[in-house]
Amino acid sequence: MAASGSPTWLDGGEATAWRRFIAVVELLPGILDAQLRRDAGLTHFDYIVLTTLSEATDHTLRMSRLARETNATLPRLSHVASRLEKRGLVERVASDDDRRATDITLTETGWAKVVATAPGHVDTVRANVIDLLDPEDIADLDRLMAKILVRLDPDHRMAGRG
Amino acid sequence: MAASGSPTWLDGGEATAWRRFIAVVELLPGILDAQLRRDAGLTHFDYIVLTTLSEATDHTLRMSRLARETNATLPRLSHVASRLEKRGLVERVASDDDRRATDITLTETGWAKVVATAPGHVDTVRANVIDLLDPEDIADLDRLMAKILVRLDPDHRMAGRG
DNA sequence: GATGAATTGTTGTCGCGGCAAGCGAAGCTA
DNA sequence: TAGCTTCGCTTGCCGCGACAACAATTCATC
Repeated sequence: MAASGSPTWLDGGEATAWRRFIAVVELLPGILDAQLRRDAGLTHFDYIVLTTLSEATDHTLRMSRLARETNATLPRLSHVASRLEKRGLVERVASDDDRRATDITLTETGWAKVVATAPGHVDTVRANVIDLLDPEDIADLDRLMAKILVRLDPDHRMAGRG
Repeated sequence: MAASGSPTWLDGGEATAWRRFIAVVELLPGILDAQLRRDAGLTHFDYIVLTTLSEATDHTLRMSRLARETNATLPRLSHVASRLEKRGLVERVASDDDRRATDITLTETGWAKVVATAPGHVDTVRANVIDLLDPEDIADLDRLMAKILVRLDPDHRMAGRG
């Protein structure tokens, strides 16, 4: 490291932008977690898992695929799945075609949970981010995050649809 | 909630931008933590604490003030300070003018740690964010994050300098 | 097909952060 | 100065996530 063509420190404009960016990155997860935990007893990651399943065909995905799409390690997803399964929100069954694999499915209860939880979450997202930005800002945000994801997520694991 | 003037869900452009934004918000902290932990045995938050102290006069701040500037709760900062103190990177002394208060100071060792750690961290920041964006992008990023921080950090606690 | 390597998940341990409770100091009221 | 409240910080407990070790299956190569 420390041998790139770029200067070793950030200039004024870069430093300010970085500080603000980091502040948002540190603060936002807490906001999302707090609302979901308070209103639904879910982590933000729990919510992402449930909604990702809700968008899959048959409300089912292979564990490894779900891990990739939610940007989680397999151990993390396994732990989360255990908790959600205990609460009856998902079910896991060994796959037929590959007996190493496990398919995880959203239960009816889990689907109802998603439906009940989504509006409040969306309100939080709007109140803290989306509604603070005008359409041009949204386009800029999309463009910037896409550029950064080229590095952070080179395989487009989180591409999903859209 | 659920009674704002905005629609209850996100339209296509908003949804895509939000997904990408959330992906970055989830992935970036791990990148920063991993590099700092590997190369310096520090959390990103540890690093923020140390650098914030390094920019303060006399390398000293009151705990409550440091907590505000680093966006931490007091318990969190207290835990972190204990660990850093055990490693000899900071010192805590009871304040004179208010004997409830504690002043935390960067030691010589701590200062050396910051100096040794900063270049690698900056390289990581550049490689994963800054150098992927052109000057206009940086300006856009700054503008967008400032807008969001109006909500997330209304008191401008993290304003610092700049 | 037999053996070694790679893939898929689970489990165990540990560290960090949130929250609530606690403690001492300072301020406030009379 | 007595008593109550507020402030500043610390501590303890618990949950989540990372990492490593492990078990089970499948694939690859010969």
